[in-house]
Amino acid sequence: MFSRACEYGIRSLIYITMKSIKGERMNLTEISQSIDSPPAFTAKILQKLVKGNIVTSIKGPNGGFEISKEAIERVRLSHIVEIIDGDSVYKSCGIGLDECNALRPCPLHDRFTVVRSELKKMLEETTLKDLSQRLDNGGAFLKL
Amino acid sequence: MFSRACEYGIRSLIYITMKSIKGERMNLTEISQSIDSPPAFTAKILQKLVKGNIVTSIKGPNGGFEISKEAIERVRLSHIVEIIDGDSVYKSCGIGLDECNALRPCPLHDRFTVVRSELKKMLEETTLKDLSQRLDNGGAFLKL
DNA sequence: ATATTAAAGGACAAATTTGTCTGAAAATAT
DNA sequence: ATATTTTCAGACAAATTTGTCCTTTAATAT
Repeated sequence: MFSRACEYGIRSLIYITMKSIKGERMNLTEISQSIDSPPAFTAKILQKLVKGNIVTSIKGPNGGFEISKEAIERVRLSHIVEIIDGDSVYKSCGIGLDECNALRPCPLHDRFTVVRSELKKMLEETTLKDLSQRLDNGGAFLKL
Repeated sequence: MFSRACEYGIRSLIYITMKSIKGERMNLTEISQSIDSPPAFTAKILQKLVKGNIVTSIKGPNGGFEISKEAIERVRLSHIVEIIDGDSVYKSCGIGLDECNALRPCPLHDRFTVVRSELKKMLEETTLKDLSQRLDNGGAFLKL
């Protein structure tokens, strides 16, 4: 569904959010250990998220990544997915036709559009706050 | 969403179905020209679909691929996707966690499951007959 | 029987995605 | 000022997916 990079990105952000709520920062080592991902690859993804104004990074001792209270409520999964995977999730045809659209639909178009708009809606409605709250109140987990 | 191989597979099958309804066969050259795909790669995909009992292949002059009336009504997109892409679409966690399940869900689990079961339902309900009918009655298109 | 047609199968090649390494830049602490 | 810590940036490497090529197998037509 999403690329591996995107999965790492979302998981990283959930942890950074948890820490930021407590007023703490998280560095690359902590992040990649928490989400069990390759550090250097994760660094690349975080760089994209910094450029995309999702997280801020601080260099030097006690540096790391943090996310503002404002961003925790503002940022939706749709933003993260778009930064990392682009907009293909939203616009591409289910069977890979470039010219497929509502006026000239492929045979799967109508049914596929229904499902995809459900996905789109879910991604646009889900904030980092939503996800971190689930972890916080014990309703969800990220590690075994 | 689906792999390129899977997209080619579905598109191939729609054409083969259209032909088979008319009692005609379609060979690899015709198929790959129709769906604008690399012939040799498409051949690999068709071999999988033959092994998966979706289409039958006939060698020699006037050979090619055909699909039985029975299969046209029986085969669903879910079968095709499973043969080519495996079952990852159905069972994998939205953010890539192996251990994620209803008892120990990731923070996205509940929302993701809703969307994915919509997708699953759509794939299980859509037959090759459904798709070919849309082409036949002019309600849909596969080529420009 | 032989030549021809078309799928099957396997080895190889290109492209993309995933992942690594090394050094530079920036911030802090001493 | 210097050493240390941490992110940033770019080149490189491995793995996966996509795509190609060539030989074999099977069926048909002559």
